Amino acid sequence: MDSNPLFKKFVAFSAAVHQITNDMTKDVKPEALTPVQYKILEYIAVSQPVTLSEISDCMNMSMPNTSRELRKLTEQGLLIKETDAEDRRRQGISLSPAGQAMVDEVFRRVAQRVSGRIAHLTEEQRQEIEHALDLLQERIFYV
Amino acid sequence: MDSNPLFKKFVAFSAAVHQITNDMTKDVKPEALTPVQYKILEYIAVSQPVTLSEISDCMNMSMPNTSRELRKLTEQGLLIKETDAEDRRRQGISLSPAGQAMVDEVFRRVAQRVSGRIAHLTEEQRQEIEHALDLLQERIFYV
DNA sequence: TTGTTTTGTTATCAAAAGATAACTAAAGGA
DNA sequence: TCCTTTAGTTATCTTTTGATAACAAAACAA
Repeated sequence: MDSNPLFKKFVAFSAAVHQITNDMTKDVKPEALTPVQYKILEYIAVSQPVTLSEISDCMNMSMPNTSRELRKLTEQGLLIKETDAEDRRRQGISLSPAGQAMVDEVFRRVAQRVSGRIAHLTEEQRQEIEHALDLLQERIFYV
Repeated sequence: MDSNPLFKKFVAFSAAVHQITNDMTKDVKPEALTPVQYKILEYIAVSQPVTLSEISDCMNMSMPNTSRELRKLTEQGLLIKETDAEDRRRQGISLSPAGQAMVDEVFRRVAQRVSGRIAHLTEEQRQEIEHALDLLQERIFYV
């Protein structure tokens, strides 16, 4: 409830994470991509290979809209669709070399910014942070 | 860099926070609001009173678009604009009682969901989490 | 075999969000 | 005073995103 200080911290923390990650990826996103397209690419990057239905589910998009955006990304040569041999309705979607290169570049630039916040820390402090990330992901931010 | 395991954790963690908070607020957002309008309302809630310029900056929106959305929110009776006495160009924007009630209700429902993840923890574990939130916000996710 | 479900596509329309130009009014500085 | 900057508004246009209907093909179950 409102009286719960932990909840307030949770809200403030989530807001901070959103703001920081937005700022970090802000002028790093490829211009050729819309925000939604970038999100999809990022999702594929960490989950590939993945089906259209899975993208649709995880990103709360309708199948028609997901299909449309995937088509645009494919037309830009960023994705590879491969029909599943066992179930020919399904297609495994993954990044093409060009798509992978694009995502890698974005991650590299974000990593630079993050490392600006980590660089001056001692090894012990880094381990504290790593531990804190693990703890929160295990107890609160699990999927 | 890619070789940095801390960075990978950072990426995974940020993604998890985004996904969880999206899911938590998903069907809790008032229907009368568009996603952007809800985001603005949430921002005002934690920062009020705030100026249009500040909203525009922090949310990466142009002033004209910010102005338009604020007008819509004001028309719905959710905001109060009060001209600054010292600088009559600026206006302090805050939530009206109706706006505050709406945000409170959303927060209350999100809190319920969060507490589902906290309820079974011991007091000691909660303090660990609280400490982890503080640490990360201080070292990584600061604004 | 015949229906039914799952997976995905195409087309179309509506709403939301972004971009830009042209403007007002107050503040501040020379 | 006059010029410039800052804060915000209005109007208009484009792009992006969301929603829905109608469809095809593969899988599956009776």
